[in-house]
Amino acid sequence: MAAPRLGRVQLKIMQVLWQRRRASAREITEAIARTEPIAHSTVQTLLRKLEAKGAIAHDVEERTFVFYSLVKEDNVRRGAVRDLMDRVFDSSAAELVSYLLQNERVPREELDRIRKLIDRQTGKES
Amino acid sequence: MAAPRLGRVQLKIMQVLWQRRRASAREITEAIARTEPIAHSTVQTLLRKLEAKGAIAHDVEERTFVFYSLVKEDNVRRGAVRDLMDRVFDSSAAELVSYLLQNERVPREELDRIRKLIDRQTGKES
DNA sequence: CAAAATCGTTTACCTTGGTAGATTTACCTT
DNA sequence: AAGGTAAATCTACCAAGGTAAACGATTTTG
Repeated sequence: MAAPRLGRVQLKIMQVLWQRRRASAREITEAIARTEPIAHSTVQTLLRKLEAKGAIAHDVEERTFVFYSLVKEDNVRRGAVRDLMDRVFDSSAAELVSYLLQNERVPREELDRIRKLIDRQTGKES
Repeated sequence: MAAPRLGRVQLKIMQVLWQRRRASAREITEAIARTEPIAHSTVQTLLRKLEAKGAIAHDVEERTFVFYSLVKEDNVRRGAVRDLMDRVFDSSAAELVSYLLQNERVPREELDRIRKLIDRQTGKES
């Protein structure tokens, strides 16, 4: 499944689905409600829209719908990142990385991990 | 000026303004039209909307409007990046950087530059 | 059994971004 | 003065995301 564009709350729903693999509308509402107020019917509406565009599907169990994702988290991430790069970083991943390192706080240990990643990619083993 | 949320074409307009500092609606239309078809009145509508939310302003010169940006490119970038991080990377800049290095092609020379950035930040001078 | 809770569906509204034609206004040219 | 031109404004849509109440069916519960 190619990555559809998802809104803020739609993404929250997907995250619940990615974490638990399967969940009823009620469970999703409760999960989201832990961090922000939301009406159950809003979640249901969004679930319908997500299903309409093929991002999720559902089975029926004990006459309630159990939803699951049809798209992989990584694909959605890729789409979102590409979108950002195209929009504001001239399609350059390097520029975005530079920006992040210079403007967003990245803990030191993470920096070490990142350096190892670079070393591996540039062939400087160990 | 805090960073307002901007759409795809609105961003294009802002980019023209950031590059040239000042531009008439006509100039903006022409700049954008070089890469994608767009009606002049669409640009004008968007300019009005951008002005309404305080992203730009205009002077009148020879009875045509000359627009200029009120927000800094960096602030808009920050907003967009934060947005992405919050939405799909659990608010972690480190995760986003890792993702980029592992999934998006970054040229080798850029990697070298990035490593220097990290070295500087972790105190390993030179 | 009647009332309450639960589910999914229907309907409706608002906002933002994008698209663009139609209209008005004012100037410049012939 | 008439006509063309260009600029700005007005008006109108559409789509997507979000918000949520109202409704109908059904099941659980007091």
